[in-house]
Amino acid sequence: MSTEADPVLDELSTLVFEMTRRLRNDFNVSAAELNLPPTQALALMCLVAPASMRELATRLSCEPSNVTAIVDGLERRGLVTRELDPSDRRIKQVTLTGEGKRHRTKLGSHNKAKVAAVFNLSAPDRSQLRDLLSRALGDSSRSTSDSSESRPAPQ
Amino acid sequence: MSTEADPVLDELSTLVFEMTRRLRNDFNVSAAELNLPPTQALALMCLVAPASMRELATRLSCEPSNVTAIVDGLERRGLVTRELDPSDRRIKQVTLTGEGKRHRTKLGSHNKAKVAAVFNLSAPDRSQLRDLLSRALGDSSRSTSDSSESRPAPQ
DNA sequence: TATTGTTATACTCTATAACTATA
DNA sequence: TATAGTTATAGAGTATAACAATA
Repeated sequence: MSTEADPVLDELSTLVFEMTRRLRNDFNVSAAELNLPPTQALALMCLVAPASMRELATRLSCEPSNVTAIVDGLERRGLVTRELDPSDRRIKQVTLTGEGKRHRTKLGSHNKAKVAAVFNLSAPDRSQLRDLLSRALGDSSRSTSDSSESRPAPQ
Repeated sequence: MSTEADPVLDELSTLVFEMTRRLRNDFNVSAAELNLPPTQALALMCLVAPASMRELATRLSCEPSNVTAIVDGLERRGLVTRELDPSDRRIKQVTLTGEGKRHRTKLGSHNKAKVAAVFNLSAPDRSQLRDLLSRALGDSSRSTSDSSESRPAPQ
């Protein structure tokens, strides 16, 4: 699906998409190994520190309305608790249980080897790759961060 | 959502995910500028050369059943034609019309500047980034390419 | 009046299974 | 019988809008 000029840009896009495809697929496999749906596994990884429902939505980059079902699932599995904040009883603090922490650690270690395999490079090369990616993204100071992405009607 | 050890791997994952997020969002914006839904725009880019429905499904990495609606949309917009292959009348050849070619070119050029902004590096740095990514992926010779990704029931 | 969380709902994307028409 | 394309359908993911409880 290349356009025409600047083949390097096309290659870069393809390579980055392919990396993401592998990383996401590997993560989903790791999640399945713990019998967790991807979204719940993702939320688990976001809960290093406790968070309100809204804060968790921010960490997951999704709407707060969607967090309810995700946390429902984690709660049913006994991996998190939902506790009312005494100082503001509108807020629910979502916190990992002991079992939740164990699951989170397992998920992380299950996935680590797979991530290392995707970035199959020497330590210096990995650092250089990180620096290049970081510079590319960091220096771009773009406004595209907002995802106000108008969709046309599917004709 | 970092685990614990090897912070470079965590950073690499984060950076790659962020790049993909921007690339995809930019592409969708480019598609919207031409009043095209993302999937139709993606199919348009895949049709440099004509393809059967099944071949197009392969290029899009999706099931053939989903291609029908995508090509329906492109056909309604007058961007592609569906023609029976005379030598095997089961097969339908999907081909860009003149307008389809113009749309495809426009889409590519609309998106090119955005891609360049995401990979905001000098030409040598871009080449080096491509080499590193390519080596990381290419040398990994992994079996993860199959996406037989078992999903647990969402409890 | 504003905010947190929830519910109901809708839309996109993608997968599976059953069907048809050709081979 | 096998294959190309289609249809119907279902599920995951994510978005918006309306609502109750609390501030």
